[in-house]
Amino acid sequence: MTPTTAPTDLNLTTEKMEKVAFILKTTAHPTRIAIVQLLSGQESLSVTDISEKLSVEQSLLSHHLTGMKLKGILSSTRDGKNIFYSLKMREVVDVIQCLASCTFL
Amino acid sequence: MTPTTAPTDLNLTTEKMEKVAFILKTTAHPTRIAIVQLLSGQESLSVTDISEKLSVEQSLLSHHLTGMKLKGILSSTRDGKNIFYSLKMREVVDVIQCLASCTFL
DNA sequence: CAAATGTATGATCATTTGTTCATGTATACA
DNA sequence: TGTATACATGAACAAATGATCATACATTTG
Repeated sequence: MTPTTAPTDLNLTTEKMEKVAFILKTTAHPTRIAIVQLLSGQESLSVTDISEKLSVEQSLLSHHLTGMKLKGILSSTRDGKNIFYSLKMREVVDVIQCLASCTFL
Repeated sequence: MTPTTAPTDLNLTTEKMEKVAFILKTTAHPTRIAIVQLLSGQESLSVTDISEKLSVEQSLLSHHLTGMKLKGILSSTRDGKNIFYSLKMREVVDVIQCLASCTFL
């Protein structure tokens, strides 16, 4: 009576599919992937740090960061004038890693 | 002199980030995730099969399928009047699986 | 408290994506 | 050969997303 589904089989409810889509959408942008990559190697970075390392203009970056935080991917804390962002949902690193390791990409 | 990066560290070129973003974007939609889920359990399915199982109208589904095929996620072969789609880039199953297993979703 | 620095926000516009509808094309079958 | 079935395609439009700019807010420092 054990289900004989292959290990890669998926069995998601509609709600879960929507949530997964939501996270994927939030991640699916080169700049945002770059942000995740940066933060995967550092505990946290200020907006200025990220802006400089990625050469992305402050305002645009802020929009990306705010969105990613809203959607639960990042978190932030203020320290003086700076706001430090860090990776909250580390699973997205694995997701990106997984795709990035595809030989055909 | 060995780099002391953690196992989850990412190190992608700009080009690779764009490709990953491209695939993520192509996957990031509830209907498309449902398609992947369906095809993760079946070798292949006709458009009508998928349309009925997902209750998605033919034309809209076709647009999704065509796009996913164009972007390399699906493949298709004709058999008589039917066209059978199957999963070409199976990695997307792992990607979805990974996120779906997040307890907080 | 004024000026400087770091970051967020809101309006606006361009682009992309999602949906629908009408129609086109391919195959099978009477 | 004509009709039905299965699927694709293209136009048109709505909605979501991305980028830019101007400006607002918070904190530190003089």
